[in-house]
Amino acid sequence: MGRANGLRINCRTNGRLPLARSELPIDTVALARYLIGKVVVRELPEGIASGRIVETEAYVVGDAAGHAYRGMTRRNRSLFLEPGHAYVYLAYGISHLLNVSSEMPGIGAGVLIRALEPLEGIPIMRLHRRAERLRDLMRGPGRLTSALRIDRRLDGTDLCREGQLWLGSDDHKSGEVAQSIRIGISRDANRLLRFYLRDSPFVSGSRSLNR
DNA sequence: AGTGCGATTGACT
DNA sequence: GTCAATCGCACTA
Repeated sequence: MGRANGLRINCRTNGRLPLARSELPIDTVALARYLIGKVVVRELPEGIASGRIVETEAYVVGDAAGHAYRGMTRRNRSLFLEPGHAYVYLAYGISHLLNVSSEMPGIGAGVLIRALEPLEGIPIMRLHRRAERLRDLMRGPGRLTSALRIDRRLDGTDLCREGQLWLGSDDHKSGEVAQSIRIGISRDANRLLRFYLRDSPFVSGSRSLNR
């Protein structure tokens, strides 16, 4: 900790503070929109790595595409925690996907983090993602967890507290938030539950989808 | 105990 | 544009 302008500053995390749970929207769609521009912070032995959220998807209550649709199971129980907890699962046996739980405790719903704009610790991300173009480093839900080394061990993490993985406040002002249908699902496929920064080069999805 | 299937990615035509 | 990799887990019996 250091001191500047009479305020206590957390040097370790560039003065960024965790989101307060009380400020998180409980509603899943509101949370998906709210999280655009916020920062995912990963604390690793090598140092801090972080990225600004530029794309999310809402998996709402009663959503046939949501993992909580058929009730609580061993895998999806983190979705039923109070807002601001991590739900991490393995997709296609290949990619870990990071979600933020939403809704009141006992209600299963959440927000998928689909893309991040790299901020701090880019060399740390490249340790596992080779000499990839900056633009592609965390463009996609499986890529960002790979870059930040997020896996099932972080399932259930409280993201509103500093630790191995947490959510920090906005890095700077965000641009226009647009919405579209969600990517890669078949059920409830026509709902506009994907949110993204329209002008960000760090979002996934095709040109036509992002227009 | 066996089966089928992804909220994806990277390699390749 | 197409397609296979790969595995934890939910579901059925």
